[in-house]
Amino acid sequence: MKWSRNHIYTLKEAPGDAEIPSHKLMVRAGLIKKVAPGIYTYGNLGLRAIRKFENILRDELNKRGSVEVLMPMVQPRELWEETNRWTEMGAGLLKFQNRNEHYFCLGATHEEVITDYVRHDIKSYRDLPRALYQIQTKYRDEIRPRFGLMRWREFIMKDAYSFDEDQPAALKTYEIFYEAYRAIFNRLGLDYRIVQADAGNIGGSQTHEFQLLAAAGEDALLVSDTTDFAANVEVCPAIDAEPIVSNESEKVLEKFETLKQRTIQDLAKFTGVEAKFLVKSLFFSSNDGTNPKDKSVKPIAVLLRGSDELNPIKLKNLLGLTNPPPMLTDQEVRELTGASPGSCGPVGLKCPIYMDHGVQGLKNWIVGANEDDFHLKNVNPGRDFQVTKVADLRLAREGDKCPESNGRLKAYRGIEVGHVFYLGTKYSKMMNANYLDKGGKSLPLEMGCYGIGVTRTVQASIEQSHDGDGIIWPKAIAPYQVHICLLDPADAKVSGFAERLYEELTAKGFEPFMDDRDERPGVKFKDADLLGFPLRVVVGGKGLDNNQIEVVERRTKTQHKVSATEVMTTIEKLWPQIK
RNA sequence: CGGCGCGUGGCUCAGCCUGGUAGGGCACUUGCUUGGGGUGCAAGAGGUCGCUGGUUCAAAUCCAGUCGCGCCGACCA
Repeated sequence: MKWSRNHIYTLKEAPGDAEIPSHKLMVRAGLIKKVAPGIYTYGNLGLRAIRKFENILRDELNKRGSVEVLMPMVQPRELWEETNRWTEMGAGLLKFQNRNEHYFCLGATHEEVITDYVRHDIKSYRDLPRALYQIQTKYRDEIRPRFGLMRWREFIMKDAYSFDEDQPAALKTYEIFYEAYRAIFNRLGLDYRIVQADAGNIGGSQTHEFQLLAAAGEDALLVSDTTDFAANVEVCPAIDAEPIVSNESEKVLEKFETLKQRTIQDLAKFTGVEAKFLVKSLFFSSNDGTNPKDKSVKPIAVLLRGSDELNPIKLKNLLGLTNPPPMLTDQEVRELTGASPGSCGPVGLKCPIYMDHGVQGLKNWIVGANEDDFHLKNVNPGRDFQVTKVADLRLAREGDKCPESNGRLKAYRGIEVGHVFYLGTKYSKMMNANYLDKGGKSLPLEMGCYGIGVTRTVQASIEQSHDGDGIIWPKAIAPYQVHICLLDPADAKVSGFAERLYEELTAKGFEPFMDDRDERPGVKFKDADLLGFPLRVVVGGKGLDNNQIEVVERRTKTQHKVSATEVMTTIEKLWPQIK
């Protein structure tokens, strides 16, 4: 490809709304251009990187027995109603009507369509196992698309779905995808972690996320410093590295005035007791809005140590809800407890009380008295109130104990680029996707689903692999491989050499890119750094006259000055070593 | 939906407070110049200052409304 024939317009300045490096670089290098919030046109270079990544996906999936299909983007309401997700997915589904006033939505995910597809065909255990995938544009009507965090409305995703006879077989398929994903991300040569995660409203039980590490990442991860344990903070077990166990004996309950002490920090200062020894009370409605007809507020209280934060996902899972429960409003708290938030506590409450396991070791607590500006001291569960259930409810954090060893957890930020789920029979049961086993018994299909954000992975790659001058493409997805800076395009001798090199590279299977524009050398060097293809060859009059051609590695900026006849062999020698 | 902020040539921004001829830089066109890390000079083309209404002799500027966008939050496979 020659620059003069391509449609590439680099920018010296990044758009005003770009915050993170990958966003700035993608726009500056002309990889993408915004059409509307969260919706982009991919330029030739961006598309080539996407296509290369897609082909890696195809390669790794095809050789493990998955089969590529393509499902529609526009999907009828009826399918989504079978799984209740027409309403459950809420406004995230972009819904509309056609001319006959039939409702449709744009595909945000394809469990419904794929299940519908196979239920008509798979009738027997003889048809199993089966794994189908597609690479396709998804549309999710995100409340707030964030380029900074790579939350697009329209994006390309590879989604795969598996169908098996029973759980052991399904988990075996899960392993195959897990390994395929590992192979895929290894081919990018990037730093990633596989972490335990929450299944979200897609259902299912076993799930892992593939996270590319990057400071701008949206997800907080905790990784063991001794084992390969890693988890999204959403589901990471919270275990104190040094548990607090009080051996005080229970003292007499007392009420005391705490005028205007509303926050835990205030209270810690006022009482001289550290926040980690105080107990705070939070209030939620266990009606998470899943059933729109149920407008009632069913309050619950949650007790945590003052220094800890609630993990809403753990609470959601404990209560068996679809969504994290909403906090009660100040007014609702007052109706429940008789006091404002800040003066509330568990004693005398009529609602269920859930307690984080970190609170267990404390004795003679200080908690709100359910009376404004008063607290109680020497409160003890069992004696002064009843605990409904003790559970791990707090957010894990750096320094907590590793659940699998005596090591500690370390915090990272990650960009979720892949996700594997074991779904079980949730969708097959709801949609009557059954097969007959050997004994002629009708059973629901065991399903798994497996996603990789294609466009997100490309952006995350740049986020992890760039420097002050521009992009450093991982070799596996670089839009082009060898960037020829033709410094004197008007000089027949120089351009002749560049042309021959270009032809020879092409003949040997490389993907060369030639900057043949009538631009000054400085401009070409700056643009070559920005575009970030793995190798650069500088071909100019001076170099040819001295028989010194420069071959530069983009990642390390290492220069190799070689004679004209050695250029090709130098490229061939360097290429395998490049990441 | 709540909080904050921004809408001025293709891009990036100034001007607004204190109303009076619409500007700089990048990019683009032409000429000369330069030619191995974003040359220099000169001459150009390109904008109903988001939109609507109001105040005023006069509005990019002040007021009201409206639309759009961005950030934070809630939400999110």
